[in-house]
Parts: sequence; structure tokens; C-alpha cells
Amino acid sequence: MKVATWNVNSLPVRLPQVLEWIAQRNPDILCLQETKVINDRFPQEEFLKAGFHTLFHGQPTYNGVAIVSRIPLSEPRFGFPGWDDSECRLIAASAHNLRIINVYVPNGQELGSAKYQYKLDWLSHLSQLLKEEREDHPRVILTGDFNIAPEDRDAWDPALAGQIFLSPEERTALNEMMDGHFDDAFRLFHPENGHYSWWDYRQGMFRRNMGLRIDLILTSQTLRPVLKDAGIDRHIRKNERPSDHAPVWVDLS
DNA sequence: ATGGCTGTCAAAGACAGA
Repeated sequence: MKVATWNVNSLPVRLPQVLEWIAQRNPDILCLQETKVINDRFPQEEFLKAGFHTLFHGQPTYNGVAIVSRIPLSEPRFGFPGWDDSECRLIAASAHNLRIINVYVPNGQELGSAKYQYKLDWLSHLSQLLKEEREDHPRVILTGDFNIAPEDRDAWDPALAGQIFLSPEERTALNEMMDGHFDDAFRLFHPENGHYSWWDYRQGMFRRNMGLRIDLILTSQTLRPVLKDAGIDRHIRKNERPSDHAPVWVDLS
């Protein structure tokens, strides 16, 4: 059983590539970010034809998250309880015995900015929500675009450490969320340097493999015995008119 | 030092992304 995440940077533009990738990789659950499509225009039918249920949370122009799944989805959640975040960045649902939480963490722009503060506040709300979700659900998969490179080995240039996406505050927020509860599934299988999930469109960054690993699949430690494999489908970034992110997946028995 | 690309909305270029 495969669970995957992909920031598609516009689902209307990327839908053909998403359907093609689904046919190749055959995920059971796919979490999408930056769908950039309102709910009325979500391409439900196309996913239904491919055998997937859909759950989506979108707004005009920006953000937007969705879960598409071969397994029926129940107990949906859209956004945070008790906090009216105006941006569509969190969607969750249960599938079999798994609790899937799909996030599009704010970018943060630059250290000290209002957007950076929003990112830290957002992570704080996520941490709080996660405690509740973990109490209710023993097997959680928290996945999505975190806009945080967890460690120095997750960045093409170690000199980026301390800057946005790699700052101590962002990493502390992520570590505190994970500590003792979650594994970074990809790293259990691939500990070495040079693996990224995002490359800037500009300056041939992909060609030069200058990227960041910011798209993560965090699995409850209770799932560790059933984790079989994990990967990043880097080749998808070579597509014509690609997303700037590649799909990331984990395989569980 | 700056901008380098891509997408949206809308019909040029501002805004956002990472």
C-alpha cells in the first residue's frame, strides 16, 4: 500500500501529469498541495474514472489541498479547530486504519517577516492539532509540503543553514512535533546526501541538482515495522511543464 | 546587487512561491 505526496503547483495545469504518474506509480492515497482550484472546479470526475475518491479544500488563486484515495475516506477535517485560518492549507481524513493529515505549510518568505511569523504560528497550531489527532488515531501519516528542510543534508548548500526553510525556529517546531512520535520515512531508507524534492525553476537548478528536501512523509513510529520502502520520483521533474516539486511516496505492507 | 522561472487573474503586470 502506497501513500504519496505531491505539490503540483496548479492541479488544472498538472492534471494530465498527475493521472499519468498515478498510472505508473499506482499509489493508494495521494496528498496534493497547491491545487490552486476552487472546490466547484475540482476535477472529481477524472479521478473517479481512475478509481479514486476525492476530498478537497480549495480557494481561488493560491494554496489548496486535496486527498485522492482508492480507499474510501471518512472523518474529514478541513483546517484547524478553533482557528479560522483564511488559507486552505490542511485537510485530513481516515482511510482504513490510517489517519492521513495533508499539510501545505506556509512559505515564510524571509526571517523576521510577517509571513515568517504566520508560518511559526501555523506550525504551532499544527502541533496542537497533532496531539489531538494522535490521541484519537494510533496510526497517523502526516505528510505534505512542509517548506522546511529538516537537516543540513536536506539542502544542496550547507551554507543555507540558518536561512528560511532551514532556520533553527522552523527546525525546532518540526522536531518537537516529531520527537518520539514520527519517523521521516524517506530517511529510514535513504540516509545519504543529494536527495531533494524541490528545485527552483530558475537558473537550471534541477539540472545542477541544487534543491531542497521539503516534501515529507512523517509516519507514526507504530508503523515502522510495516514500512517497506520510500522514494522521490525525481524523474517527474524532467517532464515538459513540470511542477517545481517531485512526488514523494512510501510503501507499507 | 539583481534577477533568474512559473502560475493566477485577467488581459499588463502585481503577487506569491521557495
